[in-house]
Amino acid sequence: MQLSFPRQYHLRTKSEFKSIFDKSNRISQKHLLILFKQNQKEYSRLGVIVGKRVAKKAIARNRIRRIVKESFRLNQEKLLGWDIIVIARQQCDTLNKPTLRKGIDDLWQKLQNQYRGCLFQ
RNA sequence: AGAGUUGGCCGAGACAGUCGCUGUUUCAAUUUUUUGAAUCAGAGGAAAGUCCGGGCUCCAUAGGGCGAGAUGCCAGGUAAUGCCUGGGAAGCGAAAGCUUACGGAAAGUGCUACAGAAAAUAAACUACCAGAGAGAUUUGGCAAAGGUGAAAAGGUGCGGUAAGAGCGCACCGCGCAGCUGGUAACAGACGCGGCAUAGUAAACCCCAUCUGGAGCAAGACCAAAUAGGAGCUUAUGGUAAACAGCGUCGUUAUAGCUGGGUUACCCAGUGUGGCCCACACUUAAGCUCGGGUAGGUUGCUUGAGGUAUUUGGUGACAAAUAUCCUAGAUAAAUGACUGUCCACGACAGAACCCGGCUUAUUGGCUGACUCUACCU
Repeated sequence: MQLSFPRQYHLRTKSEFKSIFDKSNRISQKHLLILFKQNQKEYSRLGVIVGKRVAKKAIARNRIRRIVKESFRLNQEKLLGWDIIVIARQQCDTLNKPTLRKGIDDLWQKLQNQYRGCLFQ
């Protein structure tokens, strides 16, 4: 399977985000929070939110966003059929790259374990 | 060699491989449009702060005034500037060089703590000198000496005097007039005046010059659903009259029923309003129209552009010729992993585009100049 992450796999419009915010399940960590919802599609879609309160400098926000996207790209075969929003929490920018990466990977694992049943219904 | 001054350039460190993202071009498939393959391109010197100046877009605008803000030695450069270049003045440094919010204090108002007699309309505390008085003291002259302060009504010297004083003279400073040099700011020498306006305008203020407002979420185009708007068509309350049809033909009276919606009358609510009058509006369905939300397209990158050479200019810069095309995302692309090398990687991410300023920063390369020491 190809591990690509083209434009259609992104969550893009305001209404898409809003529908997930309105009714979704959540898993949280100290530094990250994910909201997710089934989407009746053969692929998953991802949106990343890194607010200015989390990291003041644009380059730090970009760094977090890229690490999350890269992790999603490599793990997407485990996560078919979900719309997911990842929200960075405060002091997320203090983490170095490997720990942040590990944190996200753990979240994917949790999501998979918790809702494995739903996928096969 | 050391110490120092001042310009310029480079800067996701470089190379290779694997996976991934955005766009251009070409080819193939596909109804649009999307997909696939190949190819090329893909953050900065500050992209930052948003502090100035322009372009561009929309709105406003006859002309002028008031107000507000900015700028403030002179000349030049520029699309323009509060920027840059050259020059002047003042200050700092041994020098190279650096710094300067550098118009006006005799238009007016205010402020000048503490100290001091006095901080500016009449200057005078201690002194000094003269007169009066036995004396305490008092009247007058004077601004040299004292002390205070950031600053005390020109400075130094000589003359002069009762004591003194620009009172007089010389030099310095200051002011004024013409002259010379300079485009000018300004400088220079000379002459005259006879000392007058203490400082503060990043205090109000005055003078001169400049400034319309908002910004790419500007603006332009396409445009679903829902609600609302405009127009057209159709349907739509009650009573009476007239009309048409049906119907009855018995008591032969024009009774009753139906239809169209022609005419007249009646009925309620809402809005404007304190109330009356008055005026306007009113229900349903369909079609059409324009505005417009979500969403999409555009603006969007060829430009006061870069590079090289020549010419003009002290320089900022300008002109000519040749040549190059170098990000265009939009919940927002430029990343991850592995290996090798070294200087061991700082500050930091385009969002309409340029010119500046300011701030952040690991380092590297390089030009020019000054001083000190030594050698030749």
